Amino acid sequence: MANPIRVRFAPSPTGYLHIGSARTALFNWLFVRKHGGTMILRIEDTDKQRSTDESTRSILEGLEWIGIDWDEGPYYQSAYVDRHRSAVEQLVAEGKAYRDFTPRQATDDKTVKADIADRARANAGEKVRNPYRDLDAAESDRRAADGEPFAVRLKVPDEGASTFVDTVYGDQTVDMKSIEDLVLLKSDGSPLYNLSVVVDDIDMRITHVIRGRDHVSNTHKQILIYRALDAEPPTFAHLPLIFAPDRSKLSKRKHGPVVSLTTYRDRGFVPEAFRNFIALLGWSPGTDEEVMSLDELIAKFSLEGINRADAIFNFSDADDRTWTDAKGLWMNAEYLSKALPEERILGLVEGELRSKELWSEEYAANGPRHDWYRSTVDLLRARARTIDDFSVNNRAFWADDYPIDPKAKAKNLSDPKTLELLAELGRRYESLEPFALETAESVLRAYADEAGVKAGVLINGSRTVLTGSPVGPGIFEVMMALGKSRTAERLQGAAQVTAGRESV
RNA sequence: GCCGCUAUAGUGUAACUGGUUAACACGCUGCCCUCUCAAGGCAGAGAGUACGGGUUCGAGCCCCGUUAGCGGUACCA
Repeated sequence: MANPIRVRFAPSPTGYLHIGSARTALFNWLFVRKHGGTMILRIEDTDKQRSTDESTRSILEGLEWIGIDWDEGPYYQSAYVDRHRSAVEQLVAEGKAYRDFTPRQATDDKTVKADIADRARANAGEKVRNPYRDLDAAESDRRAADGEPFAVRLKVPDEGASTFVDTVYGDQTVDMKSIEDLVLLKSDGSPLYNLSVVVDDIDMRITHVIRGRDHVSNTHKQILIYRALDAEPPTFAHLPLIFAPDRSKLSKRKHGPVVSLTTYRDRGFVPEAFRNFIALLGWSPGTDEEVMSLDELIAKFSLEGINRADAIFNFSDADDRTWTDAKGLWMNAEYLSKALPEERILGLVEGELRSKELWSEEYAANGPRHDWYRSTVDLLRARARTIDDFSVNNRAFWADDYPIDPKAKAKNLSDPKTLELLAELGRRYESLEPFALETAESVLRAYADEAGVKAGVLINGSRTVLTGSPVGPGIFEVMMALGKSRTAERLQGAAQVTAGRESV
């Protein structure tokens, strides 16, 4: 028999997949992959106003990018509204829910919070009893049959308390008095979130609900619905939230693309690294380990290791170097430079080069320059922070039309004499045999002596001419990667190479 | 307003059933290497655990209160 554990990730398609949802999905996934069981994807698209196919696509893409798959679905919640409605009818028939004929009041999205507080203050904290709660069943049926519009509410007990054990937060108790008779079905006949979720979770035989802690108060209501439906509630585990540096909720409107997963894909993040990074937002294996492979994450993951305090996703839009959380950037660099197996990074760089039209089939696994490609990637990966570093900062390794950093030029090539020296160095390299790490270095140093300049002048000048950049790997390694002819040519043409090619 | 949750360096997290000087990582600063660096190596600063009480030989861990932040309180999801 199959493992009975069944979890679901249930995003609503009202925007792209953001960091918080991605982490929720990841935790569900790690949990089910660790214990065995079934991962279900359910798109909660009942809000027709805000749901879009584009959002659904973007969410699926995001999940795929970060390596989360699912065993069932995607199911679309809107397909089950009939089920939701019939569950409500059943509850009404059983007297567990009732029709509320109070005329619908228009709600304004912008002022709901204030309205709620005002109404609560007016009621002085007392639960107001709905006048239709005890309406005679026959009369209720008659008025409904007459076509009078109504909403359906659940009969919440007047006395007692609602209690459940949250795997992360422990015992959760709330007085029934603080839960009002929640609406199950709107007067236009559409079911409400709490009802739909419960019916679907029952039908899909969900055993563990892992979601953000903004749902804890919903959980009390949902458990009441489970009970009313004679179903056993699943195990609940709520997750701390992820905030922006100002402790506000991460949102597209306020924080822009930094919260979207696709941004990370498009800006050169390695999915393994990003996944590793967000796994650590609110969870820890209890040890010092941070860089963990997928298998390690699965092996070490546990709901008990989840921290209860909300986490801050620490980015700053003021500085481009910290456009996203510095630790995420570090994690990515860690994967690019060390953690990724060679085959994987070769593939990632290939994708990057292809997208910039810098790829050559000669670099392919069976191509003549595959060894060169491999050693070049190996040389460059130590300094890479994002995948596009390979094509942007290191364009000179793949093409001849690389830009020259103006600051590097000003610093290393301001003296016209240097350009002449570099040209001569290029000529000497042209006839150098063999062109190797040691010989290239000794030729350069000897020539520096001869010319009466410090070796650093030729070294830094060479780096600027050869790569256009003020920084990079050891210069002789760069020369070996470029090869004799390209090195010699670029140096000989130092003046032309660096003329009018300043980048910003 | 009411209900609930949380509180350990700037950030992410540790600290076994209360037990040395509160640890690790990112970030920051400095030094070293050296041909440069956003690479590598080393070192350092930075919290006395939100605040106030209490229990205890001993409290970041337990209890009470306060404060702050957050979540919820909808015919939103």
